[in-house]
Amino acid sequence: MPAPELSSRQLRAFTALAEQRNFTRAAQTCHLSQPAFSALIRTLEETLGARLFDRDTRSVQLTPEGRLFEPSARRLLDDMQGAIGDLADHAQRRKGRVSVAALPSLAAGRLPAILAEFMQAWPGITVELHDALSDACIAQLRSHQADFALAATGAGAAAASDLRGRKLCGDRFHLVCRKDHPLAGAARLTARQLAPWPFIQMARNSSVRQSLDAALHPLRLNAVFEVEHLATVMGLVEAGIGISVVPELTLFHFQRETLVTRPLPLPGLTRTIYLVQRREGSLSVAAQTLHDLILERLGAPA
Amino acid sequence: MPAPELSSRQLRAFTALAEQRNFTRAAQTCHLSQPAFSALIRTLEETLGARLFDRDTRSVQLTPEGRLFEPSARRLLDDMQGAIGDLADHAQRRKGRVSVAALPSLAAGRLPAILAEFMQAWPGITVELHDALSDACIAQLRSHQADFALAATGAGAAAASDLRGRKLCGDRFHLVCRKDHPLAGAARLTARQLAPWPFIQMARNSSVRQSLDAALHPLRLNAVFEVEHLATVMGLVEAGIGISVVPELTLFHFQRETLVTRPLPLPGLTRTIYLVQRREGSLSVAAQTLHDLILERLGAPA
DNA sequence: GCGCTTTACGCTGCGCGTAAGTATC
DNA sequence: GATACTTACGCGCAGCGTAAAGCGC
Repeated sequence: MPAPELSSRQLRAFTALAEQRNFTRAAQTCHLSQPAFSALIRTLEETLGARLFDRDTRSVQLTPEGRLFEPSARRLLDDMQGAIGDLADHAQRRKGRVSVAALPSLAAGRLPAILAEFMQAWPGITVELHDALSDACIAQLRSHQADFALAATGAGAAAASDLRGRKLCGDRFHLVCRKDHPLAGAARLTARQLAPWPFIQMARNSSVRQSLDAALHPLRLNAVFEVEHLATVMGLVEAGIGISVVPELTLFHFQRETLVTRPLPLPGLTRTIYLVQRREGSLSVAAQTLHDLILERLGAPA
Repeated sequence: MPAPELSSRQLRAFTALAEQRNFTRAAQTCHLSQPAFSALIRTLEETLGARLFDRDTRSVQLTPEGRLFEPSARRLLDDMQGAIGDLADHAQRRKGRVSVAALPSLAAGRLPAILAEFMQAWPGITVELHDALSDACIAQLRSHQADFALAATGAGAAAASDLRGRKLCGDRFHLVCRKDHPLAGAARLTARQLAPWPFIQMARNSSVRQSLDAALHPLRLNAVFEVEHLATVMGLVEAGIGISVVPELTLFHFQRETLVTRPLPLPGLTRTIYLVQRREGSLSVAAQTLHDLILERLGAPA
């Protein structure tokens, strides 16, 4: 035999009749006319090659083979219901999991409020957040540890053939220095003005540093420190050790009485934030929903 | 939603496409035209309320939701196949179980050859044999420990409303005595002739005894022993302690040099063997097959 | 332009409901 | 004769195949 066909309707009809032991009532349960229901049972019996019910006009009951089949039928129906239900839960966002990789600045700055909103809207969906530098974000995306990533163009990955990035927003750089620093009150700020001052750099693999290097090249800064974290930058600046230049999205680190932040309106001195995903393979419903929410909340209309 | 429909065809189409990742090939696998196959997948996706495949013209692959559904679909198909296969095995007698309750005389005498034949023909079917007196046979039948029973009419159960018995064969009684006993050579045998001699009785609850009592009533025998087993009767008779009268089917106990067995052509002195089953509920395929074989091998055309 | 999926469309037949038939109590 | 399953029958629509049309490379 090539392949026995079996449908959930037949299974439901079978269990209904096994319970009711009466064609007329079981037919009503299945919303069928009694003859149609009868035919359904007959077809099932023919398909399975076994008589499942003994029916003399007065009584209907399972044959030994029918009794054998009954638990299987019920389990099949339950499993079907389970599989369908589970899928529906995911499709309707009652269940799910999203994993986002994001730059530390976004992960600490603007993402939390968005994630909170998302989690409140879809409480059944588990959200995972990986805060990592751009390269690590992209790596996690490639290795399927993240569904999508919020990273800077510096990674150079947006153009890679296996990934697909869309611009989320630009992120202009600001000078940060102490309130008592001469640049805090300077009339106009230019790149040349910054160069002499002791400068706190970020590590070379940070997108902040990469954007900065690219924009200021070939200008050389007077780097006195090279650190990993923006919080450290803040501490060093606050201590009067130097100045720094950081993107707008990181300014929350520097909102202090003792410090001043000033936009640097230099052409090209902008970091671009990308929303990156794998080119092959769509996002899960849950991931797509968070993706769209982030796009809506962070996306620049430009 | 009232009840999501799902058929094995849809599940097979789904797994085929998940494997092949190509509509055209998957359609061939399912013996469908490609557009028909396409529609089948679309219907499935609509039924489940979730997109299962990403298809741009160049490539087809599972969505995250599709990947979620895939193991469920495979398991459902396997379970279906298993349930159908198991049922078919029973219907085609590759598997099964029959339980027969039979009188000791039949269980030891004529049944074994029939059971051997049955077991050889259907090696996958397990046979259970309960040798018990008529009453116990009927009790096992009622309690579903036996599928059917070979018992004597003496149980009075053949007429019971919950049982259905059909006559299998009559079983005429024979005198058994030592070769040197006067009756061994008597010209004609009558009931009265037997009465004086020391007589070995079977227990009152045996069908042999019940048939005998009923046929000879009101004649009183000279009972000297009342034992449970025919083998004991044989021993006692062989020892010269007495004579006895037993049904033909038990004569294999008495086929000995020292003994003589003689038909007793007395009217009414016949035990009837019935093939009894429950009135409600049919026999399993396996049980019906053995039932029919027994009927064929033991049944009297009369 | 080629390969693959989707849409269009006519057709067959499965499966439905209504109504008549049959068997059992 | 009442009840409940089966058979008969006409009909609509789901689902098929063929053919034509998008759509990415």
